Amino acid sequence: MAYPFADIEKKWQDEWEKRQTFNAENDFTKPKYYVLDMFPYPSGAGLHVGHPEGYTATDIVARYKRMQGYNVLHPMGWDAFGLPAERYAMQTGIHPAITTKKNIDNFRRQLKSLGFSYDWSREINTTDADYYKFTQWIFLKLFNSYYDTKVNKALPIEELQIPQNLNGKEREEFIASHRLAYIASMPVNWCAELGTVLANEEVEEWVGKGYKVERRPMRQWMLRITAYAERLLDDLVHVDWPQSTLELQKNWIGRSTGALVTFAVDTQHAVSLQVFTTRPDTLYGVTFMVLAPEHPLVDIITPESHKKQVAEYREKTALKTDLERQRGVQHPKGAGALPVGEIDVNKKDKSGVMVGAYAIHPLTNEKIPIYIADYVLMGYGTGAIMAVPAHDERDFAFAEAFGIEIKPVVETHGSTGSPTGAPLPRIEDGVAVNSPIIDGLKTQDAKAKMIEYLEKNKIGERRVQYKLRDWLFSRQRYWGEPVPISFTEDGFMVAEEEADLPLVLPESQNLQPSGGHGTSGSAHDTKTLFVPTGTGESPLAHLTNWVNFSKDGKKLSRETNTMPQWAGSSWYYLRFADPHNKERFASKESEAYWLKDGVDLYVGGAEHAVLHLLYARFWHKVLYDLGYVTSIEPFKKLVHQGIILGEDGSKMSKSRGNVINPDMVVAEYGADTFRLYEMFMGPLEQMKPWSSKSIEGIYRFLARIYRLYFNDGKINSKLLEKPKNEKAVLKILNQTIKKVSQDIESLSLNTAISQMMIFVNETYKLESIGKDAAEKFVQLLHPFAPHLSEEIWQALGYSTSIAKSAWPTFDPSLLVEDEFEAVIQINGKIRARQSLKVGISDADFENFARKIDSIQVALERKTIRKVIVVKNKMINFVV
RNA sequence: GCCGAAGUGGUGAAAUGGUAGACACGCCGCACUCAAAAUGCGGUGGGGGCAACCCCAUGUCGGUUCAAGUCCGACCUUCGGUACCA
Repeated sequence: MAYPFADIEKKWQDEWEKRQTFNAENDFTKPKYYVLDMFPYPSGAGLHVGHPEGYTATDIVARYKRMQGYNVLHPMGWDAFGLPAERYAMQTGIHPAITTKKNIDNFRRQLKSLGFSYDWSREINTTDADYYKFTQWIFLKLFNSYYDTKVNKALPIEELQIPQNLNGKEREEFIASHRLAYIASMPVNWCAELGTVLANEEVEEWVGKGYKVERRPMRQWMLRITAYAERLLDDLVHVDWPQSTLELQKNWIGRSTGALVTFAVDTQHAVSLQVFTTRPDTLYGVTFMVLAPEHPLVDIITPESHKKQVAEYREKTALKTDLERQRGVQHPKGAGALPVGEIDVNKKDKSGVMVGAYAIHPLTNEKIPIYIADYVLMGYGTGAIMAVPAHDERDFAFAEAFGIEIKPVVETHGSTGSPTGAPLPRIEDGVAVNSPIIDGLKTQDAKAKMIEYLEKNKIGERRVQYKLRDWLFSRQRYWGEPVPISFTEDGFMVAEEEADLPLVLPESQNLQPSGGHGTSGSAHDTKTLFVPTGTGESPLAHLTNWVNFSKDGKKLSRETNTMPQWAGSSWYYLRFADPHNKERFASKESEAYWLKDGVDLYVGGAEHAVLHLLYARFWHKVLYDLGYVTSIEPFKKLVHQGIILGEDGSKMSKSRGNVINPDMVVAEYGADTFRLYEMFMGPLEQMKPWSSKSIEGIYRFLARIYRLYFNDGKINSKLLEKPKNEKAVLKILNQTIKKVSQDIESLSLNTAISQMMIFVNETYKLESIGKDAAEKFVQLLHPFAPHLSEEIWQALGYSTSIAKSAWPTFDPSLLVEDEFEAVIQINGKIRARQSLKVGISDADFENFARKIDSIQVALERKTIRKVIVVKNKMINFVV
């Protein structure tokens, strides 16, 4: 008989909702456990099977911890700002708020149908004004703070030391240039069709979908995340995260140590050139200098004779996209572009031109030619390099192409101690040669000595450089948080008063960006509301009544860019601590309680390994510096669930037709089966394919449990009778309690389920296990299959929820066996097995083993050199 | 190229350095049934033997150890990330 999952699940979902079973308590004296899912973007497609994977794992942990007596915070919310809803609005004319609400309702329904024990009273939505009031508040905190490098933390902007001699405008500019939120003209990824700027990491996604993205300098809000580079890197030692994610963050931050070296430039202008190098020990090997084409010094140092070719080269570079630039489409000898996918740094074609000026080598006073080349990026270091072709493959390739001298200054030595004469470029460490100051020193020592020399002679200094760039924080969109800043007519910035927040996103039916400068009604827009103007502003710019206003007799106009989707998700975990607080993002007490040591367990996709997690850590640290949060890191333990593939082993996609819809699975097998199956598929972190056969097996397992406990809809009294073999029951029960508890702690949920299967198989054989064991097993099952376990619990006579019962504990003394199967090995090969009493002495074990016929025979005429006994396990004769 | 993770039956997968393949899917058999489904019970890595048993087997090749899927070295493959970052 099939078990009536549909009735059971509906019944208990209604019950939980009615009783508000899973609301976190406001008792701050209990030990807390905060287990969080990465909240979803509520897309129109609804939940896919990947969502419930992580959500089930956290739900199991949440229910387990509650039963262990923890006050558990397990909330859910919606990351609901974002481009898809806005694009849908542009196509259909339906306001994003309406689409978003509809999608959220659908997501909520789906999540509830899976029986997750969220505290729905704490549900949040990033698009609610009550929520984004505090997103804006945090933005103002960033705007009104600066990073003080002396105390190494953010401080209120009022504490910034401002030079006395600055007048009003200069003073404002000085302050503005120190704020953690600032405006800069940045070359950005501009997509005309979308009418917006994209983050670097978003470019590929949209290019892949057929959109054109170009580089364009535009006025943008930036957040000074680079000020936190060092702490974002160093504090990774405090978190319990997957190794791969730690590495990704480290690489993204990209710390490297080296030196800043100053080269004088040999022109009539008194200018000098600063370069960053990680190899100061190769300073004597410098044979040319390279500036990024955009480097501001180029204008000053280029003599009239070279102006034309420099201008031409700069123009060519500006037209190249980043991708083209990285792939080296041009070659001085006229070779064409390399096909994508065959890029090799060594062979990457190098282009560039001489600027006609020379630098002076700070140690040898030699004249060194200066080039501009697009392989040097303005955005990293100083935008200029000292080129050492003998020991850098890029400089080597450039020198070869341009016929520049190559001067080896590092020698590598083989095991014999003689020079290996390794081919150039020689990247690896070695010993300095042809370098008077440091000759004979190993690379590491040579670097140190050189830096020391540079500092003493004021021609350079030690320097730590990061790859991390500041966070481009503005988007030319409607459906995002308005930036709470206005501008006076003479260009001063005026921040919204905190008391006046939220700055509400105005109603608008006109969502067409004012910036789309491409053709109207492009391939992607079926419904164009008006012809764009091409200014690159957000749709908010059209709402002149909202943009222009007066305050204290001053005419002001609002910022029309909105915040990126990352904004709302960078602090939502804090809001869950106190989601209805109107005065503060969360009360001091609730923050200190729920966020003590951060979120205890955070589960979500590895695709957020860098950006979301880095941005959230950054905001958290700013709030920490300003005294608003008590922990230095937001997420203590992090786990990524693996991707669930389609049945054919490839990624689920509509086009492949291999998408599994959770609603269908729940309808066919029920939520408990769905939950259990997703956990049984394999290790949580691992990528794994869906199998419609295997889910049948899980369904059978639950049906088997149902039949074990129920007989014609009534409790199976035979099961609850006193067992014939009480010892066997206690043993398997205690084993199961131990294994399931340990496995939940380590998130090995697949093996926890295996153990429960073993228990059920055993119980079928035993027929009766007694009421106590029957109850305890259902409790173990509860985090995994909450509906069925509630149903059984009620049938066992309880009127309170099993979720509120106390997690069973095991008695280690009942796990001790009296006998074990002894393994007898000769030279590590198994020759016999025998059942023996636990606790047998090593000597008795050996004597016993020697008497076994096959062993006796095998040991005849052999010298026993050694006998190894592993207590209560095995013996090994070495002959 | 660089960084990271992983390679175990027909399949998903288990294994504190100590009996490789738990648990499940699939398959085979038995019981129930007129029959089937469902259910219950049993078998199932490969090769050999009537049998007790024996040999082989955790990507490849070496090493450490009484003992290696597990530790070390080199290599191969797959997946994820990243890529002119000086």
